[in-house]
Amino acid sequence: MPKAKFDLIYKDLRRKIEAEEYPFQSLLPSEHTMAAFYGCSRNTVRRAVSALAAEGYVQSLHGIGVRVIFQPVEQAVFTMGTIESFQETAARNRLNITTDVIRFTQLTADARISQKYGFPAGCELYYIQRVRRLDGKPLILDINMFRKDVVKELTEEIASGSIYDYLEHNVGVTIVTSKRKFTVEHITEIDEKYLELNDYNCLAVVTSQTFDADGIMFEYTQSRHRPDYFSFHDTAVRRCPARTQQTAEKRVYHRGKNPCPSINGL
Amino acid sequence: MPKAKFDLIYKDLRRKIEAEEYPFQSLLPSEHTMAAFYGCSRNTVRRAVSALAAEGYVQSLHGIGVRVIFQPVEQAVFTMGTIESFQETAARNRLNITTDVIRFTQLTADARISQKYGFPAGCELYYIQRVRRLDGKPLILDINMFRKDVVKELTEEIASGSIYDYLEHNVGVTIVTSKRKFTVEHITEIDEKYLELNDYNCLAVVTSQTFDADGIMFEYTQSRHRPDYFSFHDTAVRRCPARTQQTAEKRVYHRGKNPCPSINGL
DNA sequence: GCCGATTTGTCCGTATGTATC
DNA sequence: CGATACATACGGACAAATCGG
Repeated sequence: MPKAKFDLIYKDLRRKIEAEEYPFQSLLPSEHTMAAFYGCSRNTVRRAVSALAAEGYVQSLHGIGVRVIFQPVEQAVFTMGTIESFQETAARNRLNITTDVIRFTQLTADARISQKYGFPAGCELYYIQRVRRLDGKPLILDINMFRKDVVKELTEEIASGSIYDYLEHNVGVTIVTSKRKFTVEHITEIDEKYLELNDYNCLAVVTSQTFDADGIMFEYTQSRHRPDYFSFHDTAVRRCPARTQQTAEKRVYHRGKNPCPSINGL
Repeated sequence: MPKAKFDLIYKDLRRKIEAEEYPFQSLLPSEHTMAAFYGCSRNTVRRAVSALAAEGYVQSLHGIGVRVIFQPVEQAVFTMGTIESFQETAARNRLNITTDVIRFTQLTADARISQKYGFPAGCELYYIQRVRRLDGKPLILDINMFRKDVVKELTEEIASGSIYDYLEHNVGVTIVTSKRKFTVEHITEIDEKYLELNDYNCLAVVTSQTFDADGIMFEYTQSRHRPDYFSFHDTAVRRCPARTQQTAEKRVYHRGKNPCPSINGL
């Protein structure tokens, strides 16, 4: 659990921004002011601010200040900006989810599997297929492969709940980094069998490789999402501060009460 | 252009990792060692390392070191980890791209547009539709809306090239933050007319809002991608250091020459 | 199990540079 | 020009985790 000072400041600022205590387009207090307020160094404030910037809450403007660019948005079901399990996502949105395990076997990585999924050859794996339902509706077909030497004992019962939860609390595996690839693919027979696809002939596919605290890739997962319940959000920041020519006329929003030209919702 | 010291170190390390001078699963030299090597403080090295970690090149392990988790991967056309225009992506992949402007008009934001896209009501906008081709094949249908008061004069000729390039070099607009949403949607008549969709009845849709250095949202874009040429990559890092119980037996890979169990390609 | 060396994590104070106004 | 604000960098201190003896 992070109880670091910068994290507390980050969370406090985020809360205030989400509560629109610092509204859209306003400037945060200066780093110096915040350092005094929180009783810390400017470095620590800066760290909190960069975390906010990385997640699209604010934008640092050289010589100006830190502008809030967060706008309350219609809550999508899947945010996916962080590593979050289906269970966690569902809980965060107060949804009623269930899981059907449709296949639970083991296999050994041969040359083809090793090549395709990145596990070492000869590696013992669990192979699991599950259907994730939300209020009964089948939304996701999950295909998981776990390294047996890392996740140890895994049962069908555990797979019917949250495998991640089990791994973190009972096995002591710590999920650290996850690499994901997002594509759109044609449906297969198994998709058609288990998901109610209506007239969609494609679905959203997220494949991910997950690494534990030892840097071992212990999981390969393919999540096949029904298009109508899928959305993925992202914030990108250009790594190239400025060179602000300010050719355009001034569009100024000062610290304090801003005019903030009636930007309706979004 | 960033010529900061941490950025040079970041780029040097990234190059060495991509060249597999620091191979998959090995540890980087310690931060202290690198600080001495690059003639800088440990903080500066740490900044470079965190940038690498954020992009999935390495993983910092408390008390151990910094492990390389980069594996050379089959090059997808669209990486999209950063803000990058179609032109830039194409150039990076040495591809021959062309653009057809199929619509170029202006409009004023009414209540509906304001509500739906987040522009202030009454705002003057350019509305542009373009087909992006790669070696002649139509891959993307772009629908752009730009705030006229920010981008000033825009012509069909400019739109047939890179609008971003024009904005950054001629108007002095600096693109800073971009929020994106990714979904899969049914095709429309216009998609069918301009893209060669074969038997796909869906496509990958990226909608984005782009902010300039003044925190003004000056662009709303919807990019409709042919599924077979689209892929999106992402790296997520869990903000929660460890609690490494190490229940599993030791899986140790030491600094220096590692055994590195034959992880074939990926 | 303990201790000490190594390594990363957090934080501070300060100095200097650069951009805005 | 000076005041303010963010950007970069340094050096140091201490904490926490790991690993070997």
